[in-house]
Amino acid sequence: MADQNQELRKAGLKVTLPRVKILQMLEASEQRHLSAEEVYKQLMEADEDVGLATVYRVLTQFEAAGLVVRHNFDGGHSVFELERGDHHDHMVCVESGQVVEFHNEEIEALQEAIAEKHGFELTGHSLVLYVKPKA
Amino acid sequence: MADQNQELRKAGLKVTLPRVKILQMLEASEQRHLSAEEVYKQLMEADEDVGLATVYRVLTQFEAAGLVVRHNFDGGHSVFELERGDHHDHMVCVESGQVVEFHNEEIEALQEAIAEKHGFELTGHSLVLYVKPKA
DNA sequence: CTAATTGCAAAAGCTTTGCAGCGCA
DNA sequence: TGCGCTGCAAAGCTTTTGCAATTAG
Repeated sequence: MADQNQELRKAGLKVTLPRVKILQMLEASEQRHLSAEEVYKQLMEADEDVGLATVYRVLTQFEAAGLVVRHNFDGGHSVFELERGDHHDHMVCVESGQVVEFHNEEIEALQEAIAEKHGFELTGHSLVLYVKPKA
Repeated sequence: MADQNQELRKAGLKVTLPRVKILQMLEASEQRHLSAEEVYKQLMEADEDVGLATVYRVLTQFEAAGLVVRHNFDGGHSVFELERGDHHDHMVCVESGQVVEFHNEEIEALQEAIAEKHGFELTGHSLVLYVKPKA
């Protein structure tokens, strides 16, 4: 818990109840990928009185601070994931919504090479595989 | 032009003015990637009287019919691109917004392999490289 | 004490939908 | 002629913002 306060302070954010609660939620949640709405609902269930607007604001701040990564999977809403320092991409099952993480160095390297070849510098990427259970 | 009517009919869509106009727009546009709003604006400029709702409906139908591909780049809105049968991914310049297409067989193959390895079948993917001009 | 932060409600942006009228086949 | 299609306006969703009250340092 002190760690969290550290992280918040390091990010230049005041240690407030909503921020701590949200950070705890992200760390404790079974699902590593949560939408703002899901974070909000879980806070409500835990009887934490935090407004949805605050959830959005805090998640956006966390993103800017690098504590959290935002993904835009198909479906019109963002999902947030705690930054654990291990870069990875995602596989989303189109039937169950299940999210699987993976990392592949070859792909990473190829991306760099492709950007390079076109005269660009890679600043980021988004790779999502849409999959379904093997027949 | 007859080709377009063919395509529409083949997709089970009546050949109507708005649909033909939108299809022409997509074929004629310099930008291969257009948002619904952009399609709408260009239609207005061409003095074509088509409602924005219709643009959305038609693009969605085109997508279902496989005439068009929808992309969700960062930024909360979709962009549409005419399906030309050549699968490719995208590189978006974070400074200029410029979109560059590319295709890489190795990456495609790796994606298949990864999905496979996790017990899934690949149904689609989204790969976007965010880049900036090389320093 | 002072500036940052929060909650609420309202607003914004993109997209979809209901419905009456119009147009293609 | 008949059903599909369109336009308009209204509604829906996620996300953002204004503002007064609250809280951290």
